[in-house]
Amino acid sequence: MAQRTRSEMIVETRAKLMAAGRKAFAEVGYAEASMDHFTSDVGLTRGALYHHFGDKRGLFEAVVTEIDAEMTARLAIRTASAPNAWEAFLEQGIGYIEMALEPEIRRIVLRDGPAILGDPASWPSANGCITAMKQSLEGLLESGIIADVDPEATARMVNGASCYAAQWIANAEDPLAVSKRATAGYRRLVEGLRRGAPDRR
Amino acid sequence: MAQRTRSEMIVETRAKLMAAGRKAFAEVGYAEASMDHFTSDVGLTRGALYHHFGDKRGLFEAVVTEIDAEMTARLAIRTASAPNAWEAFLEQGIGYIEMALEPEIRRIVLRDGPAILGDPASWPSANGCITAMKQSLEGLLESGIIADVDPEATARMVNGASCYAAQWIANAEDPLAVSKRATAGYRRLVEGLRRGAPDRR
DNA sequence: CAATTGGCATACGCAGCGTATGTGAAGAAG
DNA sequence: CTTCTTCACATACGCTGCGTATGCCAATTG
Repeated sequence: MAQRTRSEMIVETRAKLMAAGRKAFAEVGYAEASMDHFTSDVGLTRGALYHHFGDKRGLFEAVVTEIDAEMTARLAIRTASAPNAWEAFLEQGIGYIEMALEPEIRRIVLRDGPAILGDPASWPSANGCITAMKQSLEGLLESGIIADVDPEATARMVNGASCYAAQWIANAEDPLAVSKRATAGYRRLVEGLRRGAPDRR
Repeated sequence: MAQRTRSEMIVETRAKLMAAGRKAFAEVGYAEASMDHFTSDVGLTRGALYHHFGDKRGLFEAVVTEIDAEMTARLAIRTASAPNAWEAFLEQGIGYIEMALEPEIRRIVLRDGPAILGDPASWPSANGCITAMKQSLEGLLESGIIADVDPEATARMVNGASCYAAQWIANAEDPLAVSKRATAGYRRLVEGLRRGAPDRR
């Protein structure tokens, strides 16, 4: 019943290690996650981990890359159904805020990630979300919906705003209420970028 | 010549420990900073550290609080000389970006801080910069310079934007050039909050 | 001049990481 | 089928670094 070929076994152990690490990193954080513990949870030892990922950080990096790819994919789906480019751009930011509410993403990608791997924008996974947002902005520029905007600078800052908004929501006593304030505030902030934005007299 | 009274000795050792920890945290990061090493650098042992700060995290927290207070004070001075409330608000954000370029601040406050202590806005030091920015926004609201803005939500998001902008600058090949793009982008982003902002057709 | 407090050092145990080495099974070669 | 080789993974060891328990001595107090 079990896999037969060697290569299948290998991808299976890699997957097991990733899953175990991902779970441990999400639940207790990078520093508190003991390699001995979470590898034995899936019937392996640190030997396997060192063989496949080099060290703890290597596994962490792989996990972050995986999650990042999932986030990018989810955002792509979400924005695809937006009525127009501007709404898609809004959805991108709000979607990011909402995803950042998931404990796993907050802990691994937003909290420990930058401390362990450094600046998110220079991760090996290139942080798909920032890239996607930059592309959105470039599209909006070309079609004249926004003007005088530096796409990369704005993408990074808007991304930062989303992360901090998410942190705020996640630590709030009433996450739902705060979430509404955050998304409203986000819309208001970003609306200012748009040409012919609703004038506030 | 040395201090005589006991209480003077105590504040001196506290200061020594803070300075040594601050230096180590800034240079090699929290995780890599060995308590044995940096305490012996100032002629003390971990015994003193545990006595005064409880544990490594306790010292780190004290260091973060200290730096945060310095940052808040620096920003206060900077904004005080602004011609008007709006420019003061702009200065606040740009000043934050610039401070975030200093390696010590980036490493301790922006990078390791959130990972070790959690959400910056809920730190014991209450993150003076966010609070100050929130107050600025409240002032702008009252004087009618901005409208329809949630001060807390906006303060947090703008703060996040500043941090990410700073990260971008710090990791760039040409920090000076990127710094200009970042501050310009920041102005552009925040300008959208202002009532009667320059219309972009 | 005792007595006591407490600031700080010393000593010990333990957990967790990294490396060096071992092992057994899958695939290749004849 | 047999033998050899490879390599995925386990085992074993040493080291570093944290936390705690304990000890010591100078400064304070009466």
